[in-house]
Amino acid sequence: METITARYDAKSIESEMQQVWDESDTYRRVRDLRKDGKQFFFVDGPPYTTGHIHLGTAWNKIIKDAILRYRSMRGYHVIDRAGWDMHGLPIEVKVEEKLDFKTKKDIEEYGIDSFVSTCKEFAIQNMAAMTSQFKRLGVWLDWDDPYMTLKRGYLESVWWTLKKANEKGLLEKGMRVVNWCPRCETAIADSEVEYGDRTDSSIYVKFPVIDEENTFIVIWTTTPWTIPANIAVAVHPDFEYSKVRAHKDGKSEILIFASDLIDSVLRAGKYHDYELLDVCYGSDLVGTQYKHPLVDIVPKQAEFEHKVFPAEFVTTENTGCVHIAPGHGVDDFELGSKYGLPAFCPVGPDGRYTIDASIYEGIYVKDADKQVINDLDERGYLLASETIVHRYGHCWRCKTPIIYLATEQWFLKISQLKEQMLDEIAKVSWYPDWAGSARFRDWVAGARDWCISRQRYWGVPIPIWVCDSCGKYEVIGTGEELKARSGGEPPDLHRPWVDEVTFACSCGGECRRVEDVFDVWFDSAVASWATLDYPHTTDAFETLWPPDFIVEGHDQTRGWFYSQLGAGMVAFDRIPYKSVLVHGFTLDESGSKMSKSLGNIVAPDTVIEKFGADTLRMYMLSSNAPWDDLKFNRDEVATVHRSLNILWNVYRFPLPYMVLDGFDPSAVSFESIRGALRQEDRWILSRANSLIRNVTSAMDEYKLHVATRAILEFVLEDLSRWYIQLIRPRTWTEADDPDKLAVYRVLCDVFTIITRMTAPFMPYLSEAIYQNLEGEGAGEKRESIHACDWLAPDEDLIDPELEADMAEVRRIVEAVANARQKAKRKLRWAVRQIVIAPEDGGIARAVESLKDVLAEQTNAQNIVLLGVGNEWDELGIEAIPDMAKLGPAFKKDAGKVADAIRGADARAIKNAIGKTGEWTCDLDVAGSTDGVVTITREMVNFQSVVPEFAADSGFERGIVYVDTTLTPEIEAEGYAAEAIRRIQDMRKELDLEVNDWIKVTLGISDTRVSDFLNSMAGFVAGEVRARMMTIGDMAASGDLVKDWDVEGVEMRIGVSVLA
RNA sequence: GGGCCCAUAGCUUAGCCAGGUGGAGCGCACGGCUGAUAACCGUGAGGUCCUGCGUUCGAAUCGCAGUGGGCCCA
Repeated sequence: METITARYDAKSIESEMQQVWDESDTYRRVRDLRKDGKQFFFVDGPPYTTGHIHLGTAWNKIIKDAILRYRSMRGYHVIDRAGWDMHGLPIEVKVEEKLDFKTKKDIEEYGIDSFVSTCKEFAIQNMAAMTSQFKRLGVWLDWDDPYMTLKRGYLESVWWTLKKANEKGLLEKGMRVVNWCPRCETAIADSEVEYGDRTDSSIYVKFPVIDEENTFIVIWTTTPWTIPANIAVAVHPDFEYSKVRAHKDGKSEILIFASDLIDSVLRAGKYHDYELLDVCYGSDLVGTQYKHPLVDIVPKQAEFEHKVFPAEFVTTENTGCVHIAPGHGVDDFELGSKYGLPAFCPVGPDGRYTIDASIYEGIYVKDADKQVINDLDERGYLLASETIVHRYGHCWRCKTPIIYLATEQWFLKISQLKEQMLDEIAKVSWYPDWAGSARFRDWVAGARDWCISRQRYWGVPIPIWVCDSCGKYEVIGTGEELKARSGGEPPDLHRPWVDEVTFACSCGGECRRVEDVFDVWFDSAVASWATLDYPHTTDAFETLWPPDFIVEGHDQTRGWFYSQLGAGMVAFDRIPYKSVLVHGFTLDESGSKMSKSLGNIVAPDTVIEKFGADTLRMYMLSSNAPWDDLKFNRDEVATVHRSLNILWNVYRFPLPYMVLDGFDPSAVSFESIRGALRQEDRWILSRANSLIRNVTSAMDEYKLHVATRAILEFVLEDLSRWYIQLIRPRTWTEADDPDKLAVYRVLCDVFTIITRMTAPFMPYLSEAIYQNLEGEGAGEKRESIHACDWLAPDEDLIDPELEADMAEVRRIVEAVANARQKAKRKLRWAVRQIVIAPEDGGIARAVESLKDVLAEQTNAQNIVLLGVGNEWDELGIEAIPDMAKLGPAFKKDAGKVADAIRGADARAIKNAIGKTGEWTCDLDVAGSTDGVVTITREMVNFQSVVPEFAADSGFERGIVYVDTTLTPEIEAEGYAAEAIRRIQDMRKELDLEVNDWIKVTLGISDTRVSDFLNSMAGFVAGEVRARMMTIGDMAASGDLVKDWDVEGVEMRIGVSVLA
């Protein structure tokens, strides 16, 4: 046991503890210690290797760490491999930026092998950087052997899963409309689309009806570039549509669109008048043929028939007639499939028109809007053209506006598993419940087939080999299998090496791999078995899978929770996790999300630099429920830091005494001091054991905020503000008495509890305290606090009655402080007595049981406890006339009557009314009878008056009176205390050691005070360690001389050090 | 436009499930302590409990509608 630094220096504690952990490989040894415990299989949701952690990822890992440390202390064998998500477009985009690439062509020219190698290198570098950031947060995961999606074994788990899907008939190749990023030239998942505002054209187009002269169907679109691909128009069969003759500039034409929209459409087209010619249902319009408006410049369109079809998805917005381009829209494509329409798609993967679009060939579609609008206008088919600001999808990585393209992709048909998936969700424990029962459920209910193919380079290659002659395909499950099938094995299963492997088809043709790689979400989807190296080895899988627990943010509803569910169904027909804690998002102080563009990002490192990791952890865990969003607030972090500093001070306070006394915790048993325990000792032990109970039950429900707040509250309220104050005098005694040993023992026991309770949350500080307090000698010392067992509360030490009594006494002490302030009598001056008027018997019990504590903390010479309902007999009484009652009775003389009441003896009035119901006095005024007025009960109210020499203050269950009458004894002690405090102050100013001796001269002209001080001279000298002390009306001298004003009395004090 | 979550003092929040006088901490003001001292403690001021409607003897709490914020989707 050693004394420690004055200030809580998180930085040096944390680096020191980290070093110890590193050197002794503490993490591994702690996990080994628990290896026979019940298994707790946790799967780390793999962060993407971007290179830096942000506050959200920090929070995520801090939550994980706190829970896993707790579980480990509870005796569980925790399996906690860290994971990394290392493939995919985000890294490709970063590398492209670095190499200044613009298109896929640049990559192909650079060489796929070099490009992929660069991506790999980049991902590994980032992983290393992030690992050290997480470690600094104090996060214990298996960092030395993380699962990495780019490793061969992992990659093969992905392959195996796809093979499984194929065996179950869940793999499908199909033409679908997908979200397409024209820059990245790949399909992207729904979950990779980011919505943001964008200004686009908004046009109304007239499609000429065949065989009906001057008649047009009016459609509306925000993507003019899709008009060249128009194949049909959709109307709602049940809506009413109108045929109107509309007039403009002396001309007229016949327009068809939804009846409800006549006003808005005609206004948009600037028509000044119209006649209604006909109304019909949408179903009546079905089959109407029209001419494609640009057929003259897009000759390919002449090959198609253009007709009206019914569709339920049509709404009464814009025109009620929807332009259908099956090659460019999801609904369009589905309608097309239903009615056998061609998915005409004259746009290439680069977002430029192909030859099919004739004159538009080579133009980037988003740039073509204007030209299409012009071409429509020239032909007289443009009804109106405006602009609109609307939400539009963008590629989440490169921010390019996405387009919809009908392409051939690979799908997992999970929409057909929807019902089973919903059943599976219900089997999982969700914290909080709504995350599963409402949110995830809704998301899964809308599940669509999962497009797993991407036309990119850095990812798990899709292990499908297609025969170039018969078209049959084969799914390969492992590298071994590939070797067996082809006779060769590439050095790396990534692209481009794997692409070179071909093998013969049974038909005699040659099988080549499809060029696609997996959607990166599929990588992490298999994490729960890939991390167990399944299917290569099966032992771990059989004993551990499925995982007991995962924790991620609520954005993962559509992400990892979902992708794992899908993959789990495909591979094992079940959801691959048993319980889930869902956490919130980190927002800035004003509640906006943190983003680079807003410049409100908070880097965890900067917070750690200033306050330390334990403070950041404690802040993030205590400020919110995990599932609520966390508004990051720097001031609050500082507040938590201060709380930790108080913990530090509380821990530091007794150390010098213990060290000085050579106190050895292991040599003083609890039993040996049991008899010496005071009430306050029993109380703090009760509180500490109650704390264990509360923290444990909070942790078992993942209420980390409740657990951490309870700890902070205990440290601040119970320990620092109360217990330490109560025991201070006991630690100063120099004798080796049991009273002091009891305090030492109790403090050690309390700290045994505190270190265990705080270990999951403040791993560094708890370790530092543990190593010092329970270092050498302590019987069952473990190498680390994190190797210690969690504690069960000692129920025998919990005394709810005592806890309640102490709470009551604290309230009384506070009330006394309040009353003292009213009376301007500071705590240093004793009071003759405090009088407690309780409202119930409970107070009496508390006061009786804790009288010493109460007397000491209030600095009262005597405590008087009144009976319930009794008044203090020193209270005066005041009669207050009720003018509302006196007025009607005495009219204009009511004022005189009131004065008479005020002037009379209030107690006499009260007694009289108490006896006879009235009080009379001689006063000849209106309303009097023979010069006597009669005052009845309702005319006067009575109020207690606190005597001059006292002050009162109410508390919840009573009133306390403080009698501040000065006695010579009190004054003498008071002045002595004043003098002592000032001399101590000067000692400090002189920078004296605690055991230095001094000489004091105290010059004072006030003979009364001087006499008081002289009567206490011995006491004062003892307190300030003075060998010589003179007090009187003389000049003070010494190494330091200062003038003081003590309660209006001037003193000049001189202090000199004695050699 | 839809689903889920959130809204209480200047700030961060407890209370809400099981309706009955709204509690803390920070900050602020004033004061105290002075062998935890560049620490610590007390007192005080500060609240349309987001808005409106409803249920009820009674609503921060329950219901409905709206507003604002967050996540996810369309």
